[in-house]
Amino acid sequence: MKILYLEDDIALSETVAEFLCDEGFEVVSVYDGEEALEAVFGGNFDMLLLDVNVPHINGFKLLSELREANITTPAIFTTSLNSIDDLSKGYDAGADDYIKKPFVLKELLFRIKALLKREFKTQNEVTQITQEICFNTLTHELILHDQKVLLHPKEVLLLKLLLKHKNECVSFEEIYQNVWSFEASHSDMSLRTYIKNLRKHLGKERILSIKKVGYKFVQE
Amino acid sequence: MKILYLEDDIALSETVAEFLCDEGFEVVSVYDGEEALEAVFGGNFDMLLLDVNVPHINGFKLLSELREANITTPAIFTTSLNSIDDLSKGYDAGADDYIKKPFVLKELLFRIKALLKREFKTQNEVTQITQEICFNTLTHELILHDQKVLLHPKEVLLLKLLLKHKNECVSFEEIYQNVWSFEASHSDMSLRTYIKNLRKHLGKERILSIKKVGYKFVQE
DNA sequence: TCAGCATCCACAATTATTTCACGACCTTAT
DNA sequence: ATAAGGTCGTGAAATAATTGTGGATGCTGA
Repeated sequence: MKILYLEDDIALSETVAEFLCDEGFEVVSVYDGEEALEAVFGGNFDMLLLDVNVPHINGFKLLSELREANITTPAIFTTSLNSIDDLSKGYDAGADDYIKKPFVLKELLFRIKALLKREFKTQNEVTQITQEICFNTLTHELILHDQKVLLHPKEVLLLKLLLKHKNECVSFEEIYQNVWSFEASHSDMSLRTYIKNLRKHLGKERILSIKKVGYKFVQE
Repeated sequence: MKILYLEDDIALSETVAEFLCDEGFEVVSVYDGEEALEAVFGGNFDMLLLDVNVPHINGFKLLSELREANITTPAIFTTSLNSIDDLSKGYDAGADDYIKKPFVLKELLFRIKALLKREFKTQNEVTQITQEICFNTLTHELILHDQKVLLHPKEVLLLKLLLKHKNECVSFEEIYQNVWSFEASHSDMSLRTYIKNLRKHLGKERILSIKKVGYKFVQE
């Protein structure tokens, strides 16, 4: 799980980042709003951890802009702005949780885990896809009864996205956003090829296409 | 939105319940763990708001049992047990948020809203059309008592339009604009075919034709 | 150069949309 | 009353659009 961490207090940033790394997260630290913005559009994050009072673009404004751009990555504010008014601003900006400084590291961890759990439903390191197929989100391996298949990076992103929305339709739009981030070119040919490859492993009936809308992963 | 509220302090319970009602939630108050358990299995709740120290079954145990029984309704603890150890128990039990007493009513509101927003964002939108028929606007599925029918894209546009104007007549003109956008060709033949197909699924009496004017969806 | 990986192409398969021919029904003018 | 002319409904068939597929091509970094 990849977390973007925006915090301009270097000492705090290092402490927290180290703690989260030890807990098995991949942490990308940035130190001002502009950096954060770039990072989000560049990399593919599972969660945003944001301080508010940082240089260039403050955390509230940053998240507002991201939500405006249809980026729905779960976000938590960590800030010493503890008035009810600030809390209000945070939630208005599109936050999912709001942790008041100073905080205990463990509390941060619990809240991150709770949010990820709900976001990714049952998905942890190894998810059972069907009776015979498991998927290890860490090693990017698909385990089919006895064989192991290593998926390509974009196949992984696509599969994760589809799995996140089990039995729900995921629109082309959303797929392009999540898998191709914000690269200009997202041809439908490539997407079709990836779907083709995933189906080759999972079975045709697992991924349903909804014409003119998107794809849907169907749990048996 | 229907919330189950478990709190044995009657004064607090009333204050909070009234506040949430004013905010548009439907609140069902219970005062001990057993009551809560029964209520959850009886009613259909969108959220659980739980105190921990209550008679019969404490909040942690209650939620653990519910999660064990595969009930995934979002849950928030509100408690004065503020140690990191209690927090840990709460999240272990399967909580999504943990609010320390005393809390400001508005903070409770923000947290409830944030959780519900994320919970319902991913869920499919299903609208009840009649007693027996539902329509999933995301996957384009019509759910008739036990069968599922996948509608074609233009059938979906047409149905959505008709549903938007339940019991009102929608003119041909309006239909062409909405379903055929601004394509040059919009023959009445196609429209008739789509109406025909929709009626096949919904029943003839659901879509009434108004001669020379348009069509009308009739709610029974 | 040679692995990976990502993308692209041409054609096949599948599905969606439109068209057609004909029948039912209503309205109106003689 | 009834024939003519219009509007709408219907099943089947033709046409058009979207999606699937095998394999080829291109790119990038050790």
